[in-house]
Amino acid sequence: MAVRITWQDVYDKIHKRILDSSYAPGDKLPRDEDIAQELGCARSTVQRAMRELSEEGIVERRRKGGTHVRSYPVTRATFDISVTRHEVESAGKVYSYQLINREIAKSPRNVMAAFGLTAPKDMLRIEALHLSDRQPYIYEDRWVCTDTVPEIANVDLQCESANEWLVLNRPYDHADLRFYAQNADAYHADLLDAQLGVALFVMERTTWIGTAPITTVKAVTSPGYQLITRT
Amino acid sequence: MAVRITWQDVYDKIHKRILDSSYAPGDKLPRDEDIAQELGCARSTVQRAMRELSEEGIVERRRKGGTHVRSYPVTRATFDISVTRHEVESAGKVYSYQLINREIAKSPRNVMAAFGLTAPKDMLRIEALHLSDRQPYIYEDRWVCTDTVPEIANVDLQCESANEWLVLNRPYDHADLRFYAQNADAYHADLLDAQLGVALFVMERTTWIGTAPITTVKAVTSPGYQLITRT
DNA sequence: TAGTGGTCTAGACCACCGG
DNA sequence: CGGTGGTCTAGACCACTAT
Repeated sequence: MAVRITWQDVYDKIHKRILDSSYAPGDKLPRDEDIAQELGCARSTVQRAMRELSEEGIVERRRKGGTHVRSYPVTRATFDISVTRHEVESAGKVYSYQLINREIAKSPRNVMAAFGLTAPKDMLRIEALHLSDRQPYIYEDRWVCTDTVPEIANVDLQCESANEWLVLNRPYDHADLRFYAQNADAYHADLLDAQLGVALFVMERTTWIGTAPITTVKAVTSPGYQLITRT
Repeated sequence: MAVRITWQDVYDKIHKRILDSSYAPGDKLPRDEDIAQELGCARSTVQRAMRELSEEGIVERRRKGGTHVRSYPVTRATFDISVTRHEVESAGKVYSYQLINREIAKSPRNVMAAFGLTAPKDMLRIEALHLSDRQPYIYEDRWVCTDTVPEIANVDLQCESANEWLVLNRPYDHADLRFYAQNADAYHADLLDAQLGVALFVMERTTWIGTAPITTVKAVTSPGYQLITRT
């Protein structure tokens, strides 16, 4: 009996043809049905392989239009942002945490913008420092929407970081992410034990549940921080 | 006759139960078979939904172990890096390009590191500036492995950027990506029309075909550049 | 070793959209 | 409107791994 073809076999064969330019950018691939027949498998197996290629941004598929190699390939990369404690610990370091400030305050303009608000609002602001092997690692400036998350008022943020509490207790729908570079001002330089003006890598994240905003956080990393990923 | 259940229906139902904490972090979900029966669909439909949840990092699945809500949720984000010309044009700006330098040179240490080389090697180095509406946008410092891509020697890089030529003519297998912040030195400040010392967002990318290195590029963005994505 | 998820099949119908 | 991809089903077998 014939060998059993897996969807990964199909994936590899088609991918190889793209890599060696048998199918070049913009080219149209045969219909799933024909590929299935050629390779001797069911159409759904081809479907499975093609979905993978499609999700990776290698081909584009359209009903009736067929499958095409992307005219302008993209590098599609995925990365995970986890709880900072985990990030530190999985690097084999000792994690610690300091609460710097906790207050109720009117949301400033940048926070209003992140949440799409038109007027300032009382929110819970939390500033904290994450440390790796006792060295400053990430300073986080967080605003929590107390309308959406009233329970956070009762959490002891001295021992449990807002980062972790929220992740465990407040699942979110979707998030907006933003990465950029920023010069250390006096405040950040002091907290992160960095030189004034040094370039710092910043990650901003705003999370929502449905249309209700949960929290927005600006994570300022210490000098030398890199975000690394592989496709 | 009963309503036809789609995998997205299943996805939504399960996701909702996770969002409202019916299933909390660490909890075990019923077997696919049971969910299929409960919702009145085939097991493969549940499979399809569960794979999605799994790929998004919301649940973890293991044979025999079953399906669990992740104990420590992660934010899994995806972003595309496309040809710089496209990035500029899809922002509604006018793209232009300047070749700054083109030379054969021994790979410096950082390039050796990116490629995993132990000894320096002659490679093609290309420096170029991408502009958006005539303003400096990204400076790219690229090293091309001429062993893997000999044809690039014959390409006129005055009119076609190496970025674009490589993407169209040299498909790659996988890529390493690296993001960080860096202070503008005199050279970058001059090219990008930026102030000395200002924080710049940098993207490094190294691509491979199998085990053969293709190119490594350091893209230094102009001040204010942000990488934005949404989950 | 038994239980669970992963995959393949063959066939059917549907949804979208290009010619 | 017809061709193509997207999905569902029911059943079977396989692969991994927790117990």
